[in-house]
Amino acid sequence: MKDITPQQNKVLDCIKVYIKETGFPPTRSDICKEMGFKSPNSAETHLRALEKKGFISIASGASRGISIINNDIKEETSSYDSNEYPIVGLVAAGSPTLASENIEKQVNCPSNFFSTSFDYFLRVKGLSMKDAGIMEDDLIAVKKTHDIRNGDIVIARIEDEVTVKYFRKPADDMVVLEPANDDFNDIEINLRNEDFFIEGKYVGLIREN
Amino acid sequence: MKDITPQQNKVLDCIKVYIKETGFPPTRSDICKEMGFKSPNSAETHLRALEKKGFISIASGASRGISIINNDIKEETSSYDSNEYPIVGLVAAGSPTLASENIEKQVNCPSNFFSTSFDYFLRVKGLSMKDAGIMEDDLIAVKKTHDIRNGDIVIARIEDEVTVKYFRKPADDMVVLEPANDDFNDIEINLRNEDFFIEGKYVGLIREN
DNA sequence: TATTATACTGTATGTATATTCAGTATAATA
DNA sequence: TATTATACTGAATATACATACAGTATAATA
Repeated sequence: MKDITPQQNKVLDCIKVYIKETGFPPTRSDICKEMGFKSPNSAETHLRALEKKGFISIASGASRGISIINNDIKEETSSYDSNEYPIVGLVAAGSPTLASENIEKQVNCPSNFFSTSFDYFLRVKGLSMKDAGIMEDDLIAVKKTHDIRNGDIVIARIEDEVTVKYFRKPADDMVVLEPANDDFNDIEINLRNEDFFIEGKYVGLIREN
Repeated sequence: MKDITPQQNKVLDCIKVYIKETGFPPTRSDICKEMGFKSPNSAETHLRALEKKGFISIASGASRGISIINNDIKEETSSYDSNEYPIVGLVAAGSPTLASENIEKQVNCPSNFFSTSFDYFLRVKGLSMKDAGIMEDDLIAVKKTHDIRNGDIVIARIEDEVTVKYFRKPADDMVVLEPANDDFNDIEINLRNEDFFIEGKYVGLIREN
């Protein structure tokens, strides 16, 4: 994409405005009216320059055959961003990786849906966080982070097991994972002996009924 | 907006596709090629019908002067629909109406986010549905409907009080609303005496942490 | 029953439009 | 210094296109 001149930019803008206002591209003559040119060839040469530089394409022989080539990454549609997020199954053994074999499906969700940004959804298995309102098959929004405080709900991996629990760190070499269900016991992890890894932090929840 | 016929709808679609693919609207002849017509007048009459019914506008004298009139609330941008949904506060007294004074804010959410469509979000007060995983300040997606079955979670209004509960109808003139929390009691409603109204049905839940 | 809407074919035509050719002039490259 | 890109006017022309007119046929209304 070569550099556009100020005048060519004006012409390009005037084409965009014309399309926005009428729903279809202008003729050479229309451009002349908008730009104040007196010859259709003025528009023609500008169009050919814009085509050469890759800003528009011109369909040969067709009237109004101008189309704007969009090189913006995302469209300016409304004023909000949306994204595809993967739903990862909480496989009993192994990390909830984003490898395709673990991805249940992709869901579309505004990226500012929760006040905290997040990276993926995790499908919950079991009822160990029941009293925190996290039920079987719920989707929890997970933010990949290691910035965890006592009382946060974390997605943690102990050896090969992935689990969702309250996080508490009573000592430097110890972590306690607490369920929100009296039927389950606390899990105490000795960081010296055990393979412990924090996958991320719980920032939101979605349930479908 | 009058009813569109299937054939007119095909023509409208073919115009939309043409614009999407080329960046500019089709001529009558282009439509004929796409639709298999042998006379440009076939396209012309369809266009005039679509114009009359308000689906397109036609600029007189201009070539390719067709523009699609967008009467959708939401834009078709990528292949998914999104929408603004209001969050309604569960005001202790009174119906969760969509009157602006009750609307906490609007959130953007894909309209196919939950498998069932819905109309608004309701901010939950209290813990009466705790064992169903519905916690204080959760947002529940509510579909306005009266198609309720035993066991559904409903948003109901009794006199001036709005509540979220399991629905059961043991007799024609009686409804029982059951909480999901042992600390609360069932609510029995005699439909003969009491003012009872079903605002809608719980179809999904969102929680932010 | 007459009328209107839908759904076409087929022909014709004025004009809207792209596009080429011939110039003029200035500024930027090579 | 010659060449190329930019930035225009002005005229000419083949054709792309909208649009009207003349029909045919079927289904839905009034």
